[in-house]
Amino acid sequence: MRMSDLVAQYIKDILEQQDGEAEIKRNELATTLGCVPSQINYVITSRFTPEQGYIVESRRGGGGYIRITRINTTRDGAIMHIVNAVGSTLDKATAEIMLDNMLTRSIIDMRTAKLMAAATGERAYLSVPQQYRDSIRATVFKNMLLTLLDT
Amino acid sequence: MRMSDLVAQYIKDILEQQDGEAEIKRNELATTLGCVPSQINYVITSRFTPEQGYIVESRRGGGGYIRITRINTTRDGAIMHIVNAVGSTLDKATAEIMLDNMLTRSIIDMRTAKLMAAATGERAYLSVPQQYRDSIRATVFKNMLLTLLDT
DNA sequence: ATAGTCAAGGTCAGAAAAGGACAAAGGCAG
DNA sequence: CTGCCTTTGTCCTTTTCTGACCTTGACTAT
Repeated sequence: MRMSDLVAQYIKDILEQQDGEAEIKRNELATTLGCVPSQINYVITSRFTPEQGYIVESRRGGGGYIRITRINTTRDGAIMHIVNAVGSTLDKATAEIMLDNMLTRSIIDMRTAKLMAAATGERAYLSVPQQYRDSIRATVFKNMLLTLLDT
Repeated sequence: MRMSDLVAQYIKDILEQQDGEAEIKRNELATTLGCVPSQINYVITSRFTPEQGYIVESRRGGGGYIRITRINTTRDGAIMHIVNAVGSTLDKATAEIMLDNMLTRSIIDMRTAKLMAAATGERAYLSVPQQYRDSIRATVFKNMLLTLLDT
């Protein structure tokens, strides 16, 4: 495996464990993983850029550090917003509008939209009494959206 | 036998052994088979095109590779088979087994599996009486699978 | 306060490691 | 002969890795 992948994985593991924030010491990490210090910089500039959803802060001098923070992408934020906007019931028309909206905003792709439409469409609920349909739809819709976080 | 056929055969053997996925190193393979590296490109562009049912990804630089994946042409058939196998009711355990199976067979990817699991998980149906749950699950499951055809 | 020292991290250029593109030349069936 | 595959070589681009040299910050002795 590439050294750069090793370093990246190491940092991602920390991010995972520590809720999106990793603070490392460049020299220490380089020694631990057996690479030169500047390799750490290389990995950070090539794999933890703002475009890729990370903020990097650092400090030199005694007691210096590098802190990498994963930012909540606008996408995840948008998804959570929608999840929160859906109440305990959701009718098919509203669900469709939301899907359409998410598609337009590129929050989801066409395949996902179709899958979600299939799972929340009226055809899926013919076997249950009307009174339950909109509440099933709401929970299914929200559960699906939640799986889209961090993807 | 032609060199190009040799290379193609070599790749096909790997695809056979490794469940439709072959990852090679261009220079290494060229050395092994005794041809120039660009011959590998020729074979890939002439015999492993999307039209012929393959996806090719590659990466340059240190630790680079070429990965060839065989598109599962029987995927649609497999999906229909599963749709037909699902009756009018479907319990959560069976759904999970099916998803797992499809994942292993690369009929669906992880994201789709998660979406489908979210749409058919017990948590989604807490608001409806037990008696309806397995039949909703069955229709939702089948409807979702059907959207995956031709994608 | 001031200057010196040591502990970090930052920059950047260059070598090395892969794979890609493409044109020229070679072969062979019709 | 002509046209289509094959084969090969040359030059290019991308990605990784390393090392030499630079900058910053904290602390300390004067």
